[in-house]
Amino acid sequence: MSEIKQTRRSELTDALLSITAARGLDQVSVREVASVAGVSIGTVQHYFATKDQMLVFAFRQVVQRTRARVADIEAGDGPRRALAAALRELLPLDQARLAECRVYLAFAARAATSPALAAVQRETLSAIHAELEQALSTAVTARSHGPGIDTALEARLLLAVADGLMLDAVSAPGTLNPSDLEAALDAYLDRLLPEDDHPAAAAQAGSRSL
Amino acid sequence: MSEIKQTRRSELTDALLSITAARGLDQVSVREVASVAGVSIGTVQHYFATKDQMLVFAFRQVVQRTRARVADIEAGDGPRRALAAALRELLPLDQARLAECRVYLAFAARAATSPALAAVQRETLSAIHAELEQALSTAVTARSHGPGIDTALEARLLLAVADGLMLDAVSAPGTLNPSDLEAALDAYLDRLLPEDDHPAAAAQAGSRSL
Amino acid sequence: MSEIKQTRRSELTDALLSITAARGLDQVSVREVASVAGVSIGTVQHYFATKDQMLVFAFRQVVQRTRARVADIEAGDGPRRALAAALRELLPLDQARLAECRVYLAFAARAATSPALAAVQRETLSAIHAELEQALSTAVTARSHGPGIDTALEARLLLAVADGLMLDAVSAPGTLNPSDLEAALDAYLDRLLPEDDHPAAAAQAGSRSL
Amino acid sequence: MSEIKQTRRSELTDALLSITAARGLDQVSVREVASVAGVSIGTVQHYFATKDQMLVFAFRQVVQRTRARVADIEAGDGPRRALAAALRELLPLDQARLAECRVYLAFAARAATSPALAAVQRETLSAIHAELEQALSTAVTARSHGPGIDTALEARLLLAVADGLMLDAVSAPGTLNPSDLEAALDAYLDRLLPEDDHPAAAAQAGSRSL
DNA sequence: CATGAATGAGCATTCATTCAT
DNA sequence: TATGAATGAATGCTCATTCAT
Repeated sequence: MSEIKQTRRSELTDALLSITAARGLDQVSVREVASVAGVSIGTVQHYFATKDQMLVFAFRQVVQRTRARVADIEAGDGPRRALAAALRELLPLDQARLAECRVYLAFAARAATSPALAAVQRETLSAIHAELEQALSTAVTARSHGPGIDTALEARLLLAVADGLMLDAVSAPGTLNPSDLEAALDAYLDRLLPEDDHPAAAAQAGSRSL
Repeated sequence: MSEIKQTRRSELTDALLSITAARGLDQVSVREVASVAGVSIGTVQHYFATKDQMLVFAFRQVVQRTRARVADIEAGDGPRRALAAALRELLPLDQARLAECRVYLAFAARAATSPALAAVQRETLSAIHAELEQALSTAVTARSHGPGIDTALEARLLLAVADGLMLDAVSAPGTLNPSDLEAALDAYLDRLLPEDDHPAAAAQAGSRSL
Repeated sequence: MSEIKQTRRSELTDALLSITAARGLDQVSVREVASVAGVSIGTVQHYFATKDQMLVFAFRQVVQRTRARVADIEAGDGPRRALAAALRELLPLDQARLAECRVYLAFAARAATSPALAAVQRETLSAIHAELEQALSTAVTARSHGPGIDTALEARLLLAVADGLMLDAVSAPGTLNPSDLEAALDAYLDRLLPEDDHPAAAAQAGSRSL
Repeated sequence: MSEIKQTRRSELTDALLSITAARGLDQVSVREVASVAGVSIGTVQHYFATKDQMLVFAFRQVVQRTRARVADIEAGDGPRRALAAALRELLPLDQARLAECRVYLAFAARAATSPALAAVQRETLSAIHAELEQALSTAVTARSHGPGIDTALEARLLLAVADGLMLDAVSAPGTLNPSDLEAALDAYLDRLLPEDDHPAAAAQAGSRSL
């Protein structure tokens, strides 16, 4: 596949994602993608044989973009902060991430009845789960006190908290603002991984098993 | 509005929900609802002037059914168990609840770009949040030891955990089975509200602030 | 047929005519007539078995109203003035007559492809033609000078002038105002039936055969 | 716009006009136009984005065809005969012109409640009025005797006579045959512009001011 | 006399897709 | 590589009409 072909595909995907973020996945049509991208319908179908292929490609792309940002997070401030930073990338804390979350939610919901999208979603969740588990493992061993945790289960809960906060915030716009989301996420992490340099958290954390 | 009219509406809504659970909200058309319900297109539109009205009605109905089951939970076994039972109603732990969750997720995702559905979703989340907050408050005071918790924030997290587990389970079918979900939920609740008669949990809970 | 039935029919017809005047005959539906008249659809169909019957009844009614106004014209000022007054009732010289003309034109146009309405239109034109012929005959013999005219042909032309001015004014709104229409009608009548007390017309008329 | 596209559009327009002439504008649907033209529904909508656009295009086309025939009239026989020939093109004197008149009347009536069609009708009437005024001016100066006439007003009346005869003939089929229409038109023109080589008319015309 | 449930055909329009160029 | 012609199924919705009450 040539580079130019990949470029064109990305342009088309951008159009698709902007429609999805603004008006929902239902409003995505080949016509509309072509119109927003400024090309003909035929051109869209030259790069994506079917609409389904285009959707799958776009889903992968949006997930990949988010994960690329997560991968860029510096671990310098410690595992606890790195984990928090990573999870914040999954929440609609600003306009850009809100758009991304709207797109992600739309695709995830459709995955419930689309085998092709479900496959992508399985890959995605599995990869994120593995990364969270690894991060948790690092964070716990860094502390080296108390009993170990069930990292698989805790990774699952961590992902659920992030996804759940995202779902509630995106599906009921106006009810959860960014600071609510950050506060909830921080409270959860504080309980799970008390930060030593966080006075209040440290005081509570002293008596905990984690 | 006559009773018979409400009955017919419920029948149509049942058809709509079964289509949504099986094939997704995208596959819901007036025609298809009519066909599944065994009536003519005209009849559907006699009861719901527009498709949007029908969707809003159906969304309310599915939410109401779930909440009715939650309301029926007996508080006899204590607040901790009642809370767990309530949250289990929100998870896809069997075929019936899986269908319901698929429907709920489809509507919640569409609420992101549908003002009418968003209004229902706001009402729903707000009501559930209030009930969780009340349940938490009851559970915490029942124990009467340790400092209080931020019930609003904890209710938000509790709902996020349930919604997030549901989202991950429904959007990536096959990756989370019912026992995984129950285990995750129990682990979360054990940490939040250690159950005195749960040996392992009690042991851990002894050293916690909650 | 009871009187109350006739009353109800007239109310429904009024609703139909107001819709036709405002939005055109295409926008007339049983639903809309019922809605404007403030009754149920079933009620409309109780008084008019089919939509076609309702249309025919309404067409007769609008024609009859116009002709009733024509019949009320006093002949006291002489045949020339009576004729002018009669023809003015056929032109859209004010809002009320404009509405009537819009309705009449809509029905007349539909008569081209509706046998039932065509029958009404034939009756109507035939009756008006006969009245115009009679009026012309009276006017001409009142003058008792010069050769006779072909009253049938002149009545046909007179009706054509009125109908044509109406058609042009109604179909191209804004191009012909009431004074344009009156001026055209007067000019035509002046040439056909010079009025003795109209100085300019009388001067011209002196050399004419009519 | 390519030539082939214009050709296709004309074919579709022909279908639309034949339906209108035969069964009325109400019976024109995209489906029916496609069926009569022998193409798919999608093809019709490929050439006309909306039904309204198709109607406006068709209205312009039917008017243009009539005016093209008028423009082809040879002025060799003198202005009086040219004017008569032009006006005869506006009357339903044979099957072809009857069809055209039925279409024209349908569109003109709909123009009363359709801004888009009203705009076309205003253009049309304005153009025809200007041509009639020019023709009258030529005819009158050719005679060079008697006082001038109000050409604007006379053009308006001339158009009204033609349109009125057309309306009466088309809306009440069977009441006015071609010879009636020609007789009425000739009588009107004879009075307005007596023809020198028309013995009877000349005799009458001798005492007239025009 | 009046209502409204129920029907099924019909509407304009949008759509994904195929194909020739 | 890109276009646009052509298709025909599907959409939400409006409609006139029938019928039971």
